[in-house]
Amino acid sequence: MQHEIRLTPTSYIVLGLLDQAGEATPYELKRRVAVGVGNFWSLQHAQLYSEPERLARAGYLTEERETGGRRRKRYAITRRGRAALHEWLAASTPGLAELRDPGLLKLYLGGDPAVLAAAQLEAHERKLREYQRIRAADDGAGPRGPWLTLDAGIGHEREWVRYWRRLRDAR
Amino acid sequence: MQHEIRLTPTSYIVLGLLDQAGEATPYELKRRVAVGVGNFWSLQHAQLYSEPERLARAGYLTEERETGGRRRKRYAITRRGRAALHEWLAASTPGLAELRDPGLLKLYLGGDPAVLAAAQLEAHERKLREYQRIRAADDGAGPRGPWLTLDAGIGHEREWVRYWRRLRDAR
DNA sequence: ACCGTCATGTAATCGGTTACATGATTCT
DNA sequence: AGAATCATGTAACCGATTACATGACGGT
Repeated sequence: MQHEIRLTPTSYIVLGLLDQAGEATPYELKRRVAVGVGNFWSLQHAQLYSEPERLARAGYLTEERETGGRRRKRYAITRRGRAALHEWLAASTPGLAELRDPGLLKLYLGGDPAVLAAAQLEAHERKLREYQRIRAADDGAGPRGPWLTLDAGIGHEREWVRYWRRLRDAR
Repeated sequence: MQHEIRLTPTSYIVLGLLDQAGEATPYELKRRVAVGVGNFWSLQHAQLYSEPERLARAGYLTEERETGGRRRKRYAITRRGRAALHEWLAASTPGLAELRDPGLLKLYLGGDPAVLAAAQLEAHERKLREYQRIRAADDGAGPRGPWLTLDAGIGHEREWVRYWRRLRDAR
Protein backbone atom coordinates (compact mmCIF):
# COMPACT_ATOMS: atom_id res chain seq x y z
CA MET A 1 0.00 0.00 0.00
CA GLN A 2 2.95 2.30 0.44
CA HIS A 3 6.21 1.70 -1.48
CA GLU A 4 6.52 3.62 -4.66
CA ILE A 5 6.85 1.39 -7.64
CA ARG A 6 7.59 2.33 -11.19
CA LEU A 7 4.66 1.86 -13.49
CA THR A 8 5.57 0.28 -16.80
CA PRO A 9 3.47 -0.25 -19.91
CA THR A 10 2.68 -3.66 -18.50
CA SER A 11 1.29 -1.97 -15.43
CA TYR A 12 -0.99 0.22 -17.49
CA ILE A 13 -2.23 -2.67 -19.52
CA VAL A 14 -3.27 -4.42 -16.33
CA LEU A 15 -4.78 -1.26 -14.90
CA GLY A 16 -6.56 -0.49 -18.13
CA LEU A 17 -8.05 -3.92 -18.55
CA LEU A 18 -9.18 -4.01 -14.96
CA ASP A 19 -10.70 -0.59 -15.35
CA GLN A 20 -12.82 -1.89 -18.18
CA ALA A 21 -13.53 -5.31 -16.75
CA GLY A 22 -14.33 -4.33 -13.19
CA GLU A 23 -12.41 -7.24 -11.81
CA ALA A 24 -10.61 -10.28 -13.08
CA THR A 25 -8.28 -13.14 -12.33
CA PRO A 26 -4.89 -13.34 -13.99
CA TYR A 27 -6.19 -15.94 -16.33
CA GLU A 28 -9.04 -13.76 -17.46
CA LEU A 29 -6.57 -10.98 -18.06
CA LYS A 30 -4.54 -13.34 -20.15
CA ARG A 31 -7.49 -14.11 -22.37
CA ARG A 32 -8.38 -10.47 -22.76
CA VAL A 33 -4.84 -9.63 -23.72
CA ALA A 34 -4.79 -12.44 -26.23
CA VAL A 35 -7.74 -11.13 -28.21
CA GLY A 36 -6.83 -7.48 -28.00
CA VAL A 37 -3.73 -5.55 -27.02
CA GLY A 38 -1.67 -8.67 -27.40
CA ASN A 39 -1.75 -8.12 -31.12
CA PHE A 40 0.55 -5.18 -30.85
CA TRP A 41 1.93 -5.44 -27.34
CA SER A 42 2.23 -8.99 -26.14
CA LEU A 43 2.95 -10.14 -22.62
CA GLN A 44 4.19 -13.32 -21.09
CA HIS A 45 1.36 -14.94 -19.19
CA ALA A 46 3.52 -15.11 -16.07
CA GLN A 47 3.53 -11.36 -15.94
CA LEU A 48 -0.18 -11.34 -15.56
CA TYR A 49 0.36 -13.11 -12.27
CA SER A 50 3.29 -11.11 -10.95
CA GLU A 51 2.29 -7.67 -12.13
CA PRO A 52 -1.11 -7.55 -10.40
CA GLU A 53 0.61 -8.65 -7.21
CA ARG A 54 3.05 -5.82 -7.51
CA LEU A 55 0.27 -3.36 -8.22
CA ALA A 56 -1.78 -4.64 -5.32
CA ARG A 57 1.11 -4.28 -2.89
CA ALA A 58 1.46 -0.69 -3.99
CA GLY A 59 -2.21 0.05 -3.53
CA TYR A 60 -3.32 0.27 -7.13
CA LEU A 61 -5.39 -2.89 -6.94
CA THR A 62 -7.23 -4.90 -4.35
CA GLU A 63 -6.63 -8.59 -4.19
CA GLU A 64 -8.84 -11.26 -2.78
CA ARG A 65 -8.69 -14.98 -2.86
CA GLU A 66 -11.66 -17.07 -3.78
CA THR A 67 -12.48 -19.39 -0.94
CA GLY A 68 -13.71 -22.39 -2.87
CA GLY A 69 -12.10 -24.63 -5.46
CA ARG A 70 -9.04 -23.17 -7.13
CA ARG A 71 -8.73 -20.31 -4.72
CA ARG A 72 -7.96 -17.99 -7.57
CA LYS A 73 -6.96 -14.45 -6.90
CA ARG A 74 -9.32 -11.80 -8.15
CA TYR A 75 -8.12 -8.28 -8.64
CA ALA A 76 -9.98 -5.01 -8.87
CA ILE A 77 -8.74 -1.51 -9.48
CA THR A 78 -8.72 0.98 -6.63
CA ARG A 79 -9.32 4.70 -6.76
CA ARG A 80 -5.59 5.19 -6.67
CA GLY A 81 -5.17 2.81 -9.58
CA ARG A 82 -7.76 4.59 -11.62
CA ALA A 83 -6.12 7.90 -10.87
CA ALA A 84 -2.74 6.65 -12.03
CA LEU A 85 -4.26 5.23 -15.19
CA HIS A 86 -6.04 8.40 -16.15
CA GLU A 87 -3.07 10.54 -15.35
CA TRP A 88 -0.98 8.40 -17.68
CA LEU A 89 -3.63 8.47 -20.38
CA ALA A 90 -3.73 12.24 -20.26
CA ALA A 91 0.02 12.79 -20.06
CA SER A 92 1.90 13.56 -23.22
CA THR A 93 3.50 10.54 -24.76
CA PRO A 94 7.27 10.61 -24.79
CA GLY A 95 9.21 8.72 -27.44
CA LEU A 96 8.05 7.07 -30.58
CA ALA A 97 7.88 3.36 -31.09
CA GLU A 98 10.75 1.55 -32.66
CA LEU A 99 10.28 -0.91 -35.45
CA ARG A 100 12.30 -3.62 -33.68
CA ASP A 101 11.67 -6.11 -36.40
CA PRO A 102 13.92 -9.16 -36.36
CA GLY A 103 13.77 -9.46 -40.13
CA LEU A 104 14.79 -5.86 -40.54
CA LEU A 105 17.64 -6.41 -38.12
CA LYS A 106 18.94 -9.23 -40.23
CA LEU A 107 18.65 -7.10 -43.29
CA TYR A 108 20.66 -4.38 -41.62
CA LEU A 109 23.37 -6.77 -40.52
CA GLY A 110 23.86 -8.34 -43.89
CA GLY A 111 21.10 -10.90 -44.37
CA ASP A 112 20.12 -11.80 -47.91
CA PRO A 113 17.31 -9.46 -49.03
CA ALA A 114 15.71 -11.92 -51.38
CA VAL A 115 15.54 -14.70 -48.83
CA LEU A 116 14.31 -12.43 -46.08
CA ALA A 117 11.73 -10.82 -48.32
CA ALA A 118 10.19 -14.09 -49.36
CA ALA A 119 9.66 -15.27 -45.80
CA GLN A 120 8.59 -11.93 -44.40
CA LEU A 121 6.19 -11.28 -47.21
CA GLU A 122 4.34 -14.48 -46.63
CA ALA A 123 4.12 -13.93 -42.89
CA HIS A 124 2.85 -10.38 -43.24
CA GLU A 125 0.30 -11.31 -45.85
CA ARG A 126 -1.05 -13.92 -43.50
CA LYS A 127 -1.16 -11.47 -40.62
CA LEU A 128 -2.89 -8.89 -42.75
CA ARG A 129 -5.60 -11.33 -43.72
CA GLU A 130 -6.08 -12.25 -40.09
CA TYR A 131 -6.56 -8.61 -39.10
CA GLN A 132 -9.02 -8.08 -41.90
CA ARG A 133 -11.00 -11.06 -40.79
CA ILE A 134 -11.11 -9.71 -37.26
CA ARG A 135 -12.26 -6.35 -38.48
CA ALA A 136 -14.95 -7.87 -40.64
CA ALA A 137 -16.26 -9.76 -37.62
CA ASP A 138 -16.30 -6.64 -35.46
CA ASP A 139 -19.78 -5.22 -35.10
CA GLY A 140 -18.52 -1.80 -34.07
CA ALA A 141 -20.04 -1.97 -30.64
CA GLY A 142 -17.83 -1.73 -27.59
CA PRO A 143 -15.06 0.75 -26.96
CA ARG A 144 -13.48 2.56 -29.82
CA GLY A 145 -9.83 2.05 -28.90
CA PRO A 146 -9.50 -1.55 -30.01
CA TRP A 147 -11.08 -0.84 -33.34
CA LEU A 148 -8.81 2.10 -34.00
CA THR A 149 -5.67 0.21 -33.13
CA LEU A 150 -6.71 -2.67 -35.30
CA ASP A 151 -6.84 -0.15 -38.08
CA ALA A 152 -3.29 0.87 -37.33
CA GLY A 153 -2.23 -2.74 -37.44
CA ILE A 154 -3.78 -3.18 -40.84
CA GLY A 155 -2.10 -0.07 -42.17
CA HIS A 156 1.29 -1.23 -41.02
CA GLU A 157 0.86 -4.73 -42.30
CA ARG A 158 -0.01 -3.29 -45.67
CA GLU A 159 3.13 -1.23 -45.51
CA TRP A 160 5.19 -4.29 -44.68
CA VAL A 161 3.70 -6.16 -47.58
CA ARG A 162 4.51 -3.31 -49.93
CA TYR A 163 8.02 -3.08 -48.56
CA TRP A 164 9.00 -6.71 -48.74
CA ARG A 165 7.33 -7.16 -52.10
CA ARG A 166 9.33 -4.33 -53.58
CA LEU A 167 12.46 -5.83 -52.11
CA ARG A 168 11.63 -9.25 -53.47
CA ASP A 169 11.00 -7.87 -56.94
CA ALA A 170 14.03 -5.62 -56.94
CA ARG A 171 16.66 -6.16 -59.65
CA MET B 1 35.24 -19.89 -23.59
CA GLN B 2 32.89 -22.76 -22.85
CA HIS B 3 29.52 -22.08 -21.14
CA GLU B 4 26.61 -21.92 -23.47
CA ILE B 5 24.92 -18.58 -23.43
CA ARG B 6 21.74 -17.55 -25.10
CA LEU B 7 22.26 -15.16 -27.97
CA THR B 8 19.78 -12.32 -28.05
CA PRO B 9 19.21 -9.66 -30.68
CA THR B 10 21.59 -7.52 -28.67
CA SER B 11 24.22 -10.20 -29.10
CA TYR B 12 23.79 -10.23 -32.85
CA ILE B 13 23.99 -6.49 -33.08
CA VAL B 14 27.34 -6.59 -31.31
CA LEU B 15 28.53 -9.51 -33.40
CA GLY B 16 27.34 -7.89 -36.60
CA LEU B 17 28.93 -4.55 -35.93
CA LEU B 18 32.20 -6.17 -34.94
CA ASP B 19 32.08 -8.29 -38.04
CA GLN B 20 31.93 -5.14 -40.14
CA ALA B 21 34.27 -3.05 -38.05
CA GLY B 22 36.99 -5.58 -37.46
CA GLU B 23 37.39 -4.51 -33.88
CA ALA B 24 36.05 -1.86 -31.58
CA THR B 25 35.73 -0.60 -28.05
CA PRO B 26 32.33 -0.39 -26.40
CA TYR B 27 32.28 3.29 -26.98
CA GLU B 28 32.90 2.91 -30.67
CA LEU B 29 30.07 0.41 -30.77
CA LYS B 30 27.87 2.93 -29.08
CA ARG B 31 28.54 5.50 -31.74
CA ARG B 32 27.94 3.05 -34.53
CA VAL B 33 24.66 2.02 -33.02
CA ALA B 34 23.63 5.63 -32.65
CA VAL B 35 23.94 6.43 -36.34
CA GLY B 36 22.53 3.18 -37.62
CA VAL B 37 20.61 0.32 -36.09
CA GLY B 38 19.74 2.49 -33.14
CA ASN B 39 17.09 4.11 -35.27
CA PHE B 40 14.95 1.04 -35.19
CA TRP B 41 16.50 -1.05 -32.43
CA SER B 42 18.02 1.04 -29.69
CA LEU B 43 20.24 -0.17 -26.90
CA GLN B 44 21.28 1.20 -23.56
CA HIS B 45 24.94 2.13 -23.69
CA ALA B 46 25.64 0.01 -20.63
CA GLN B 47 24.74 -3.03 -22.64
CA LEU B 48 27.53 -2.32 -25.00
CA TYR B 49 29.87 -2.87 -22.09
CA SER B 50 28.27 -5.92 -20.57
CA GLU B 51 27.26 -7.76 -23.70
CA PRO B 52 30.73 -7.93 -25.28
CA GLU B 53 32.05 -9.26 -21.98
CA ARG B 54 29.43 -11.96 -22.01
CA LEU B 55 30.22 -12.81 -25.60
CA ALA B 56 33.93 -12.88 -24.93
CA ARG B 57 33.52 -15.23 -21.99
CA ALA B 58 31.62 -17.58 -24.25
CA GLY B 59 34.26 -17.48 -26.97
CA TYR B 60 32.47 -15.37 -29.55
CA LEU B 61 34.83 -12.45 -29.15
CA THR B 62 38.37 -11.81 -28.08
CA GLU B 63 39.01 -9.13 -25.54
CA GLU B 64 42.18 -7.24 -24.94
CA ARG B 65 42.98 -4.27 -22.82
CA GLU B 66 44.91 -1.37 -24.16
CA THR B 67 48.05 -0.90 -22.11
CA GLY B 68 48.38 2.86 -22.26
CA GLY B 69 46.09 5.67 -21.14
CA ARG B 70 42.51 4.66 -20.65
CA ARG B 71 43.17 0.97 -20.82
CA ARG B 72 40.08 0.52 -22.89
CA LYS B 73 38.89 -2.90 -23.83
CA ARG B 74 38.96 -3.71 -27.51
CA TYR B 75 36.89 -6.52 -28.86
CA ALA B 76 37.17 -8.53 -32.04
CA ILE B 77 35.00 -11.28 -33.41
CA THR B 78 36.30 -14.84 -33.43
CA ARG B 79 35.68 -17.57 -35.94
CA ARG B 80 33.10 -18.96 -33.60
CA GLY B 81 31.41 -15.58 -33.40
CA ARG B 82 31.31 -15.20 -37.13
CA ALA B 83 29.85 -18.67 -37.47
CA ALA B 84 27.09 -17.88 -35.00
CA LEU B 85 26.32 -14.63 -36.76
CA HIS B 86 26.05 -16.17 -40.18
CA GLU B 87 24.03 -19.06 -38.94
CA TRP B 88 21.55 -16.62 -37.45
CA LEU B 89 21.48 -14.51 -40.58
CA ALA B 90 20.67 -17.54 -42.66
CA ALA B 91 18.11 -19.05 -40.29
CA SER B 92 14.47 -18.42 -40.93
CA THR B 93 13.10 -15.57 -38.90
CA PRO B 94 10.48 -16.56 -36.36
CA GLY B 95 7.83 -14.09 -35.27
CA LEU B 96 6.88 -10.75 -36.66
CA ALA B 97 7.58 -7.49 -34.99
CA GLU B 98 5.01 -5.90 -32.80
CA LEU B 99 4.05 -2.29 -33.10
CA ARG B 100 4.58 -1.62 -29.39
CA ASP B 101 3.79 2.01 -29.74
CA PRO B 102 3.03 3.84 -26.50
CA GLY B 103 0.64 6.18 -28.25
CA LEU B 104 -1.25 3.29 -29.71
CA LEU B 105 -1.40 1.66 -26.31
CA LYS B 106 -3.02 4.75 -24.87
CA LEU B 107 -5.45 4.80 -27.71
CA TYR B 108 -6.38 1.21 -27.03
CA LEU B 109 -6.85 1.81 -23.33
CA GLY B 110 -9.09 4.78 -23.75
CA GLY B 111 -6.90 7.78 -24.45
CA ASP B 112 -8.43 10.71 -26.32
CA PRO B 113 -7.88 10.16 -30.05
CA ALA B 114 -7.77 13.84 -30.93
CA VAL B 115 -5.20 14.69 -28.29
CA LEU B 116 -3.05 11.69 -29.08
CA ALA B 117 -3.24 12.29 -32.79
CA ALA B 118 -2.06 15.86 -32.55
CA ALA B 119 1.04 14.98 -30.58
CA GLN B 120 1.88 11.84 -32.47
CA LEU B 121 1.42 13.47 -35.81
CA GLU B 122 3.90 16.15 -35.05
CA ALA B 123 6.48 13.72 -33.70
CA HIS B 124 6.19 11.43 -36.69
CA GLU B 125 6.39 14.24 -39.18
CA ARG B 126 9.58 15.35 -37.55
CA LYS B 127 11.00 11.86 -37.60
CA LEU B 128 10.07 11.41 -41.22
CA ARG B 129 11.89 14.57 -42.20
CA GLU B 130 14.94 13.43 -40.28
CA TYR B 131 15.01 10.13 -42.14
CA GLN B 132 14.64 11.86 -45.45
CA ARG B 133 17.53 14.13 -44.64
CA ILE B 134 19.66 11.13 -43.76
CA ARG B 135 18.75 9.44 -46.99
CA ALA B 136 19.48 12.51 -49.02
CA ALA B 137 22.93 12.68 -47.44
CA ASP B 138 23.64 9.03 -48.15
CA ASP B 139 25.90 8.58 -51.16
CA GLY B 140 24.88 4.98 -51.66
CA ALA B 141 28.32 3.62 -50.98
CA GLY B 142 28.84 1.19 -48.13
CA PRO B 143 26.75 -1.85 -47.29
CA ARG B 144 23.24 -2.12 -48.56
CA GLY B 145 21.52 -3.14 -45.35
CA PRO B 146 21.45 0.25 -43.67
CA TRP B 147 20.07 1.92 -46.74
CA LEU B 148 17.32 -0.65 -47.11
CA THR B 149 16.25 -0.42 -43.50
CA LEU B 150 16.20 3.34 -43.67
CA ASP B 151 13.75 2.89 -46.47
CA ALA B 152 11.58 0.77 -44.23
CA GLY B 153 11.69 3.44 -41.58
CA ILE B 154 10.53 6.05 -44.05
CA GLY B 155 7.70 3.88 -45.22
CA HIS B 156 6.44 3.31 -41.73
CA GLU B 157 6.76 6.91 -40.71
CA ARG B 158 4.66 7.83 -43.72
CA GLU B 159 2.11 5.31 -42.61
CA TRP B 160 2.03 6.77 -39.12
CA VAL B 161 1.57 10.22 -40.52
CA ARG B 162 -1.34 9.03 -42.66
CA TYR B 163 -2.84 7.21 -39.72
CA TRP B 164 -2.72 9.96 -37.14
CA ARG B 165 -3.76 12.58 -39.64
CA ARG B 166 -6.86 10.63 -40.53
CA LEU B 167 -7.59 10.22 -36.87
CA ARG B 168 -7.11 13.90 -36.20
CA ASP B 169 -9.40 14.86 -39.05
CA ALA B 170 -12.05 12.29 -38.24
CA ARG B 171 -15.53 13.46 -37.41
C1' DA C 1 42.02 27.54 -13.21
C1' DC C 2 37.49 26.50 -13.71
C1' DC C 3 33.41 24.61 -15.79
C1' DG C 4 30.75 21.98 -18.65
C1' DT C 5 30.30 18.33 -21.57
C1' DC C 6 31.80 14.19 -23.73
C1' DA C 7 33.98 9.77 -22.90
C1' DT C 8 34.02 5.67 -20.46
C1' DG C 9 32.92 2.52 -17.14
C1' DT C 10 30.78 -0.24 -12.98
C1' DA C 11 27.15 -1.67 -9.69
C1' DA C 12 22.60 -2.54 -8.19
C1' DT C 13 18.10 -3.32 -9.12
C1' DC C 14 14.14 -5.20 -11.27
C1' DG C 15 11.03 -6.44 -14.91
C1' DG C 16 10.51 -10.04 -18.04
C1' DT C 17 11.45 -14.57 -19.76
C1' DT C 18 12.00 -19.42 -19.19
C1' DA C 19 11.25 -23.48 -16.98
C1' DC C 20 8.75 -26.22 -14.15
C1' DA C 21 4.54 -28.22 -12.03
C1' DT C 22 -0.07 -29.69 -10.91
C1' DG C 23 -5.16 -29.81 -11.43
C1' DA C 24 -9.16 -29.93 -14.82
C1' DT C 25 -11.28 -31.41 -19.03
C1' DT C 26 -11.92 -33.50 -23.18
C1' DC C 27 -11.10 -37.07 -26.40
C1' DT C 28 -10.34 -41.91 -27.86
C1' DA D 1 -8.96 -45.58 -18.03
C1' DG D 2 -5.23 -43.33 -20.18
C1' DA D 3 -3.49 -39.59 -23.13
C1' DA D 4 -3.47 -35.19 -24.55
C1' DT D 5 -4.48 -30.55 -24.01
C1' DC D 6 -6.06 -26.56 -21.56
C1' DA D 7 -6.10 -23.96 -17.26
C1' DT D 8 -3.57 -22.03 -13.67
C1' DG D 9 0.15 -20.98 -10.99
C1' DT D 10 5.11 -20.49 -8.86
C1' DA D 11 10.15 -20.03 -8.85
C1' DA D 12 14.61 -19.00 -10.63
C1' DC D 13 17.40 -16.75 -13.57
C1' DC D 14 19.20 -13.18 -16.36
C1' DG D 15 19.24 -9.40 -19.62
C1' DA D 16 18.19 -4.72 -19.57
C1' DT D 17 17.51 -0.40 -17.40
C1' DT D 18 18.85 2.98 -13.97
C1' DA D 19 21.90 5.22 -11.22
C1' DC D 20 26.22 6.43 -10.02
C1' DA D 21 31.08 7.81 -10.78
C1' DT D 22 35.47 9.31 -12.56
C1' DG D 23 38.66 10.95 -16.22
C1' DA D 24 39.72 13.71 -20.32
C1' DC D 25 39.32 17.71 -22.94
C1' DG D 26 37.86 22.08 -25.07
C1' DG D 27 36.59 26.59 -24.21
C1' DT D 28 36.63 31.14 -21.54
